[in-house]
Amino acid sequence: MVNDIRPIRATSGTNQEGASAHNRRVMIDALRLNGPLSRADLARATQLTKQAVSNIIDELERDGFVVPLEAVRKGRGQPSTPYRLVPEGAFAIGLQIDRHLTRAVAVDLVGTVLVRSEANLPPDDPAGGVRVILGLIEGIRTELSRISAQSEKRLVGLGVAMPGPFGLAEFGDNKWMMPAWQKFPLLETLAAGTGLEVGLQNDAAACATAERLVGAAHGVDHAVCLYVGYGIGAGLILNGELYRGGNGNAGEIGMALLSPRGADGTVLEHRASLASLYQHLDLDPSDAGIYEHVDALAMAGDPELLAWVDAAAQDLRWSVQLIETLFDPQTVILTSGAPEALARLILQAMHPLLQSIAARPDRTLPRLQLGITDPWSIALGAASEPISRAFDPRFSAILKNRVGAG
Amino acid sequence: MVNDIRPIRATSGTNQEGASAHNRRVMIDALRLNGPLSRADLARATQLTKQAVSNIIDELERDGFVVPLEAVRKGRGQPSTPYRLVPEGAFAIGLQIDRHLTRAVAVDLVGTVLVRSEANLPPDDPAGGVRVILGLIEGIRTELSRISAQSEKRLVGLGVAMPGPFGLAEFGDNKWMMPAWQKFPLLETLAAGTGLEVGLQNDAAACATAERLVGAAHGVDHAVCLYVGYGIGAGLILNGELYRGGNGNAGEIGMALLSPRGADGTVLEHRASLASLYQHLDLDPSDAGIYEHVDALAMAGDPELLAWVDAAAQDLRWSVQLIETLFDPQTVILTSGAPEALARLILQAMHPLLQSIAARPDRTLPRLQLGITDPWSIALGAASEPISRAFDPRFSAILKNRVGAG
DNA sequence: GTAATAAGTCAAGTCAGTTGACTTAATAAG
DNA sequence: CTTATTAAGTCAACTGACTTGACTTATTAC
Repeated sequence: MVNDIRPIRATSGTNQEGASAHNRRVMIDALRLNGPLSRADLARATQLTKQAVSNIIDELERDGFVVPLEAVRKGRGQPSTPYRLVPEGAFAIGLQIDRHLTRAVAVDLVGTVLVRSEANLPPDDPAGGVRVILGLIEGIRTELSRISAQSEKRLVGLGVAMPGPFGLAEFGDNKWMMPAWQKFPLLETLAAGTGLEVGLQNDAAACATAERLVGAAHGVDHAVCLYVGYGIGAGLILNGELYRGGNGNAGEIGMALLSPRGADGTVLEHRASLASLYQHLDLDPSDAGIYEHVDALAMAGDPELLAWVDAAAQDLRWSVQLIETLFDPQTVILTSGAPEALARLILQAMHPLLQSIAARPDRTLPRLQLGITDPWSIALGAASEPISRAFDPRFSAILKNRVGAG
Repeated sequence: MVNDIRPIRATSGTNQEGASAHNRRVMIDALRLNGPLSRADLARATQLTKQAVSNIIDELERDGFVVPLEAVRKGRGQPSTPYRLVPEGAFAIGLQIDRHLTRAVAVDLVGTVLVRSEANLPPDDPAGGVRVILGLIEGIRTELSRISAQSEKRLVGLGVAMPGPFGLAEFGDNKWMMPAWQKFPLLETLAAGTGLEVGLQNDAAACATAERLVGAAHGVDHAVCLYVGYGIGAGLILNGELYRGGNGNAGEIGMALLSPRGADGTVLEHRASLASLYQHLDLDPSDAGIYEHVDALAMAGDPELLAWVDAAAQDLRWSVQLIETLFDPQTVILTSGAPEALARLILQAMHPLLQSIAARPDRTLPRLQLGITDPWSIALGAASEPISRAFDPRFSAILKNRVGAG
């Protein structure tokens, strides 16, 4: 008789609590974006009443997220008391899992990296790898608690970044992916092992998250981060939030076919990733000194390397045009796992950019700019994810089903 | 002394009113998505309390958006009283502006087209065109008020769809765009002339909006609508909302370069749009009978047409792979300004699809499906936009700056 | 010195969702 | 047939977060 076990689908409702949570996020976001602001400033900016802001700020101060600065006189009227974010208000740990090594960092509320450490990973052995990782995280937490006594209490989560895409049926033997790791119940194991909420992003998404928190996408609501690493991906900031797609695999531009007619199936990643550079230069990617080696070649202007740069830049220029055409971002940010010298060569070689709808008369941001070039940027992005999840204003944070705010 | 005229940027805050507005939208959305539901059902689905839902439903009934149905007995316990949406609860007008003609429709709350009418547009004469359009809308409103006495009071807005992209510096003489119209202050003129709130979308976005309200994307939160018309575009449903990009031009896939190395600048639109078909068949696009003519050719299996279909399908297959790779949607919907027979031929010719990250073991929706094939679908999509803006749950509807909820 | 201006507080008010007990109406079980 | 169980829905008091409008405080401009 009870034959309607069809699940009813609906957006979650909300209540005062949801509104209040949102308003707290809005305050923190405004302070992050504009620097110290007075209660009156915040009231104007957020369209709330002075009184509402006052109550929220009181509460945030009590909770240790903001502190008042010296009152400033700026004309007629009572001087205002600006508030600023307290970096020690929250911490997060970020974890980068790569093919041969893993890096972990701890960041604070404003995205400053406080602790970093790395370790080698046993190849194709997730179980052993997780032991290494848990040790790494344990060490990070110990050091962190030396920096701030409150750190454990204020740890909002663990962000993980690793190469995507995730959850596919295997097709071909795709060396870009890490098959053994894809099958391992990584998030559950890490959550159990650390007691923290765990989030997952691919490398490019992590870069975008980092750029959004502390980099070129800070305060930019529509930005795409083109990540050139061992693989190639695009991290999408759409409407001020990282976009993940239906299955968390949005932005896998490295797998874009270079041409409809070139039926050979050549994709961007085959031609413009660091993997292709290593192949071109006949280098071993698992070699520990490869970063410095490539750095030296780039600084020296090695002709073989420059030849690859020129060829890759052609494809990357195309991919920027594609990104602009499909996403219409305010800016495209080039990030890379490569040494800064090489990244700059690539950026240079990509100019002039191809004509696209991004060539508007009213531009304020550059069409293409260099993002964070630091081998730790992915780990930073991983750590930025829990911070963003906990403190950035977002639709899902207002709703009642406050679970796993994907 | 007052040198800080730097604008403070912040997300808007919210209050009970915002929460309440959201909850009303959530109720309407749930009824739209699931069909009639009881208050208890709604409470479970939205995570609100029975009492809260009861109050909201009372109010919605008083306002004429929902009505109770017969109580139904479904097991032990008091029978439940399902509520359903009242189609006459709201109306919207949609306007399609094309190169040679304009179409206007009126729809109701559930997306049913009630009135339709079309007219020719004087070429390259926006001022004259607007007079035609205002006459058309006037006629629609008169007919609409004959259908429902409340129609004027319940008219939530005017949606406009026209070929994009919008707001560019001119580059080249792009015949796909409508230069004279781009410069004309269309929205302002229409707003003044009709007294309605006016929204703008490009053709592909309109198709996506229609698919979301009443088509294949109904209830799907991540879908991309590939629109093959005189031009080619992609309408993006991301996180359940139409995505517009930084400048309202996201999804202009017709301008995607087919290859990085093919430096000739060939873009998708040159090869797979109806414009290219007309060129291939040596037809005049401004010919009034062209739709029926092409329909007949498609039905008859004309070899010239089939040759174009095969060639175009190759590029379109590539574009689907591209869309899947970059957006990771749950499904791709093929829509077209073309006759259904032709659309089906194209769909057929696009199979088998190219390998992509969309080939997942856990798929529930088809990778590619046919959407609404009806020459009026763009006008329907245009009309769907105000309905969606007024009634769909969305972040911007919760915030306090309830102005021009882009 | 007084007026003007702006930051910020006080205290009461309001509104929408919450809580928990209660009523109503049906089926299942003995 | 009676009673227990289950579920929908209402009643009425409660709560919490933002709003309102008057007020205080501190500074500059005239």
